[in-house]
Amino acid sequence: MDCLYLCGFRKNYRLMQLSEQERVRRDKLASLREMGIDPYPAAQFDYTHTSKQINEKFEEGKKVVVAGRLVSRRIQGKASFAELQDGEGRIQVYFNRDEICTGEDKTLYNEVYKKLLDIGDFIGIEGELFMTQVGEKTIKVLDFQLLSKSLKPLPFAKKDREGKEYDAFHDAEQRYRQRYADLAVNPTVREIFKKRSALFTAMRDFFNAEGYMEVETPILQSIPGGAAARPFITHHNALDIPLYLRIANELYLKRLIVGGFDGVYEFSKNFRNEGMDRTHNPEFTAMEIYVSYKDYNWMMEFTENLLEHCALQVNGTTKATFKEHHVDFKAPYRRVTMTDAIIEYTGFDITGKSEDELRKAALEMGLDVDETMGKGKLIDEIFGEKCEGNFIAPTFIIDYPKEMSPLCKEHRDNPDLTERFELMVCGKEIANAYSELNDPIEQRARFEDQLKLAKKGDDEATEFIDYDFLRALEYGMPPTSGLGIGMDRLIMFLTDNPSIQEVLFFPQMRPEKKKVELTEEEKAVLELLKQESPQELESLKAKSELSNKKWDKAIKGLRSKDQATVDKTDEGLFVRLL
RNA sequence: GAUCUGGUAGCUCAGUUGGUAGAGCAUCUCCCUUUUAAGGAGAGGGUCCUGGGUUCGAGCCCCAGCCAGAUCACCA
Repeated sequence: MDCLYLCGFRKNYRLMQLSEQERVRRDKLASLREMGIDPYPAAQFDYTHTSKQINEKFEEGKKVVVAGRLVSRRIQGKASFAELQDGEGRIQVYFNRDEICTGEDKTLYNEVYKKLLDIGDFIGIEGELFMTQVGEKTIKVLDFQLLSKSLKPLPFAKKDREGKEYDAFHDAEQRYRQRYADLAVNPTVREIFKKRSALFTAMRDFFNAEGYMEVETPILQSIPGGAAARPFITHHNALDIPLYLRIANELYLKRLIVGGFDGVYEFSKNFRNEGMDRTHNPEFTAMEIYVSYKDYNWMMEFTENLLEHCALQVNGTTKATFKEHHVDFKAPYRRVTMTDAIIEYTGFDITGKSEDELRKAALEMGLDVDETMGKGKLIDEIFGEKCEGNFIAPTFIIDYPKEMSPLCKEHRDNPDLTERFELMVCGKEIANAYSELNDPIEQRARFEDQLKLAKKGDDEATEFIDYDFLRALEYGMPPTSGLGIGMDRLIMFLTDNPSIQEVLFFPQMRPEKKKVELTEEEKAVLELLKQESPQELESLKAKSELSNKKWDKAIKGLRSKDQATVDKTDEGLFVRLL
């Protein structure tokens, strides 16, 4: 940390507007130091038990050492009950003055515990287990130590016997902006992220058991490929070239298949410079896996087995609830061709239809389509509007139109289609897979088609051709099937969260507006004061040339920010620099 | 991007036709030996999101803006 940063920090600290409670805690901090107690000791603290271990294996009279955050207190004279929260839960602790202070000096209880500790402080406790008269597992404190002082009050909720919460910290904006506080006070939020982690572990285990290898590929790419999306652009100074944050990792994983690996997968942080809403964050996590000598039929079976395994590992059951829907991830899943899906929900058969016929049908369905849309896009529009939302139970939609899928192999039985499937759950796509296109000539032609579409104004078409990827294909890629899964979406389904922000630790937010440290008027007055201090109030006001109202506001502002003060003496009012 | 809803104490929220800013919890002081959302009594605590306007007077009405949430559109 450099000096400039520190200086800036100190300045902010002086200007900080502290609430009464924050000032009280800083005063307590000073008192602790005066007593020779280090509020932020460096030494490790060796605890012997976690709250969970004690709650699960309770033995009356057992000696334990625990550490955690003080989350509630009930003080009654010489005795007090409190709760300690650690990474795994909470445990009640009992402070008794005469147990802690066996001699004459009762300072440790009366002063340190009762007056100088606060809810939110981290403490370490040595004690023994006992059961209270009301049957609560409790640690009788024999000695305790402050491990870290908390200077800002955490909004802990209270829960009554029926489990009803009081004063719960649930303002979404505050929770996302201050996720640390959200996590500290809302145990259900911690559970979501434990499940998220369990999902990644479950997937890794599943792939590793098959012998597939986890890999890493570039995030900074000179050609953002593998998907149709607007990228974030940045610049590399030494090379003096633009670089893009990846929108997908697909083309790099296929290069690795060319290189001879049988199966590779990556949890890929992708970045897309598009709108944000309940289901889209600018950065999100996709899992992509590529397996050689397989096709999309094999991949469907693999996918349903994978998801069954993941659901079971994360929730202990294959059944999941999402909003009003109940779904079961138990394999196998229904498979419906896109053609049949459209017949099912519109009665219209797209087979063999021309572009004009499709457009006419779409218009008759009341869809918003225009002349720039090709066959693929028209079909996608019909499916998206009329069918997609109806697939609640996990369902594979298979055989997509060719135009939509420039990286996918043509269907073995129908040249208008591709060997592609998407997995729909609760009316949303959570997985996408192909028999990968490995014909380099065909791939080049498809890229060129995309380029034409892009030039025609189709903003979904890819406007870059990755010639290095084509070169890789020319060396030969074995038949391969690839699968992509939206990890954020999947964990939303597995934890019944309709908002992506709930399953990301730090969802993107518009930056908090920095409060102006000093207004222009305040700065001007401060400058005058720096030339001479103290100054007679009226003359300073005259020099500042401010109106009554503005002067009043400026001087009050400076006083509240501890920059200046007004002294009343026998000779009059004087403004003094602090 | 459009529409709607919201922004008041550390937290959760009230706030009457526009008339001195409220509650519960938390905090502080005093009293209190095993309680469990809540022991008793008292006290302190506010940029009512920001900036304009109307008005004798604005938390409230009007205008503009900021931030968030929801719905829709766009986008995977």
